[in-house]
Amino acid sequence: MNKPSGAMSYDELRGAIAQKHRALSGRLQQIAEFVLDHPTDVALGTVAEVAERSGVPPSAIVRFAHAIGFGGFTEMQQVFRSRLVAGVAPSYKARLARMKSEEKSVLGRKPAAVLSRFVSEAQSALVTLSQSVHTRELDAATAILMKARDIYLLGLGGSFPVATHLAYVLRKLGRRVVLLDGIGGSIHEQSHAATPEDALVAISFRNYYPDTARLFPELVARRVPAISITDSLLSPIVQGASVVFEIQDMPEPALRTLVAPMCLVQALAIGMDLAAD
Amino acid sequence: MNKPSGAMSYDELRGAIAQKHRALSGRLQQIAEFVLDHPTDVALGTVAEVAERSGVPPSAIVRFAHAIGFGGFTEMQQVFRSRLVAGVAPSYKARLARMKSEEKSVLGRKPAAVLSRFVSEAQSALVTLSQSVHTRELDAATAILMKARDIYLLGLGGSFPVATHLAYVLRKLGRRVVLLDGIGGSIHEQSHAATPEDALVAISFRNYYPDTARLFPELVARRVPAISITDSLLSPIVQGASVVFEIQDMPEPALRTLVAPMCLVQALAIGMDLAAD
DNA sequence: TTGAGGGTAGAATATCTATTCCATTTATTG
DNA sequence: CAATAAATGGAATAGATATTCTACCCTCAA
Repeated sequence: MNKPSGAMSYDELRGAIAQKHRALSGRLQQIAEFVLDHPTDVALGTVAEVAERSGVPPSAIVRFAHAIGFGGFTEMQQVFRSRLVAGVAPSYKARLARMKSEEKSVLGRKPAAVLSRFVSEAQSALVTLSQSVHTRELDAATAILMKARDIYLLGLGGSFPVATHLAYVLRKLGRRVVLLDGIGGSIHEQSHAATPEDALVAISFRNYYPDTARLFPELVARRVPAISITDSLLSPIVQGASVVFEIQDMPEPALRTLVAPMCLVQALAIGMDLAAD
Repeated sequence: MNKPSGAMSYDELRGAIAQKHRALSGRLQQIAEFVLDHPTDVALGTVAEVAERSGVPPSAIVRFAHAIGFGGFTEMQQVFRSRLVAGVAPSYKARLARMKSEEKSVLGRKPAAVLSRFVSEAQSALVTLSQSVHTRELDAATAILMKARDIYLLGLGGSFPVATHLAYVLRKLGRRVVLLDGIGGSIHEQSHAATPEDALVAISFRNYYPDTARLFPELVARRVPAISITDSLLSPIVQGASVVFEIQDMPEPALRTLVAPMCLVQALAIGMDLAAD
């Protein structure tokens, strides 16, 4: 056995199989071909299933795994599964790099390293954003904002910067905006004038700010159309919302850059303005 | 009870879980949250593994699958696996739609095009940031913040979101922060207590907000150490500053995403906290 | 306090899993 | 052709799996 390495990438495995292909015996070659053609089946199936689909007995599958250099089918399957995980997580490389830099705690503590850490975090957040937001939601949100007379903004705690930014842009565009900041007393009173002719944009991430969780249902109950920007479908501002933008993989507050929601709200505002012409 | 068919998409399942979340009991809610946050773990893990990672007994996992409407864990797992398969083999339709929106991004008025425009704008802003900020400035700024008793934040108008975000993070880290927002009257009075033992972080971009331009020189004259974040060495908050971060190529307000300054201030705050240990 | 109902956790279980083993077949070599 | 080695397929097995079952524990109401 040449390389029975424990940690092997899928691409490396493909290379290894291709290289050993000629040296394998008939049955094992047949399995090699099937395996390269149906990697997903290997990743998710059992030995019996793979055996049946490739037309060989189960024991041959195990022998094949041994021939490639693995301890057994299960071990080989891990490599095929890693391919699936990598495919669904675009920030996989970035995360790996980040974990590496975390290990180097000496370098990781220098301000310059911290900055580049946040930059790469933000980069992957943007990639995730553009992949997870769909046209349907954008169109629906734009329509709501266009029809609205006044636009109410609800974003407290860590989300407050996003709300203030959206307020700034909307006001620049000439829209009437009510920023619910709770200054000077009850935040309820600030929102008392909201009607179904208006619209609400709510922004909230874990841990969800209590006042946000309390106020949102009230406004929804008064039939104010609501656009929610949050990190989970279980957040308190999802139930009753007309449109929900779910921004996944928001890290814990200390590492949260707000880059993704900032981009999103600005795109909403500008997109609405362009569509209005 | 609703009846999720055998052929259920992952998105539909997410919706179903979110909908039933409220009606579930404590343990089951806990599982719902874990499952939505770690879909890959559910797709590839065994009942025992999922149970351990989510901190519940295995039987609870099975009860959860039943509660959602599946015959058992295995059945539910199929849906999570379909997500992995879909991720690795994107449908031609989705690819086509994405390429179309990318083509039109220059002229595009559709909300989706606007979003991708802002995302790419933000991406390049981040690249520029990491290239233009140097270690020397970061170290100097970190030293100032560490020594400071109180930290005054000055960012008005379009820069206000950056200031509020920095205020939030610094307060989370236990630092004393004064956010100069001008609420309730003169912004001068809010800053009156600042001394050379404190520090000032000023953020301002074109067009420079008048109050910022007026207040900054006053504080500098009182020997308050100042860190400036701006877009030009000709801006009114450069003269007298101890450290200047120049973020170039900031587009006009309508296209300004604030992504770069948001990342920078957060890296400053966290970098200071890490260096303090 | 007492009683009832749903919720829960952990042990018990029947099923399925990957793997090994060995008799048989197939290929290779002198 | 004979002799030997390699490869194969299927049965046997030990271990892990999802699921079920039951005693216990809360919560709440009378």
